[in-house]
Amino acid sequence: MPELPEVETVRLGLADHAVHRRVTAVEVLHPRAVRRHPGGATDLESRLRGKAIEAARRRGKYLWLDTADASDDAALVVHLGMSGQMLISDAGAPDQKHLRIRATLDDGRELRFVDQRTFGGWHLDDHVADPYAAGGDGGELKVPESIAHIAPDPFESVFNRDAVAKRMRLRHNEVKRAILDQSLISGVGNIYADEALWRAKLHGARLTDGVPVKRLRELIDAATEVMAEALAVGGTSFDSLYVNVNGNSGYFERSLNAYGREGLPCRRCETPMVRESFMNRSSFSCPKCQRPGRKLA
DNA sequence: AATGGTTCCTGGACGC
DNA sequence: TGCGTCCAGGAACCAT
Repeated sequence: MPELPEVETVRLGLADHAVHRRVTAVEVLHPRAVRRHPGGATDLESRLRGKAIEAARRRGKYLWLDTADASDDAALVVHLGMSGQMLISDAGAPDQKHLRIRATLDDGRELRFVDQRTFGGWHLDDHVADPYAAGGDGGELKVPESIAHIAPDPFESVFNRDAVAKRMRLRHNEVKRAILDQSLISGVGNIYADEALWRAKLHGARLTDGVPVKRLRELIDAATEVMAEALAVGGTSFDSLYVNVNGNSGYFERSLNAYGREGLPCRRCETPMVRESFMNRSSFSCPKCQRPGRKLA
């Protein structure tokens, strides 16, 4: 499941292999892979064709390529969803089983979007001034209009941990819901949320307005640390030819302390970890280290 | 207005 | 062995 670290690995690969290339042809093989794009697959094919790729950017789990041609300078926005991959393939390489979109580049290679579960997709979008940019006068940074509601992630200079913790404290919902809310802090998905909660010794069902701001700051720091560690591993574990990624950065097998560990001993206190359903998702926690407290949702 | 629930999708794991 | 059922998850969308 691609979360921030995996998406950043993809971005780095795109910076190496797609930036400074020009798109010469686009073929959408599955219409569902073009999401949130007015005009749909046909329009994306025609508008993306001919555009030069100038930069690869990311905010949270969203990725976008700044592009330009004579008519406009749209962003190609990419979300990997559950199972999306961005691959650089040689021309003539066999189509991947779940190949959804093929963009041919001017070096003869192809940028391919492969996505088994079709939760991800591409769309073209105009840029707007980043609403989170410091100063507030529009400023340097621009983001695609459709993701203007996505908050900065912890690795951006505009990210303000203390402000996020305060905003979180003002909410009336569960801590896990808050750390997963991309309009509050972006980049964290279900897996790293459980890891962060375990590190911060917080139960995800605690209500934010019942948790001291200090503990919320610790939670944000824990999420940042977990993702930083995954970034350090993920950035080095892929064949550079592939802009790859599908979650299996090697980090998962070795380093997870909470996610997927139902029945296994807590790595701090040996108590068997438990699994609970939360927000229609699985949550893993230590019943001793992470007390839900009185205020269960 | 803010919060919570529903929905999209496919294939691997699992039970009988 | 084969078939059916459940489950995984991001985030837009809709309901309250």
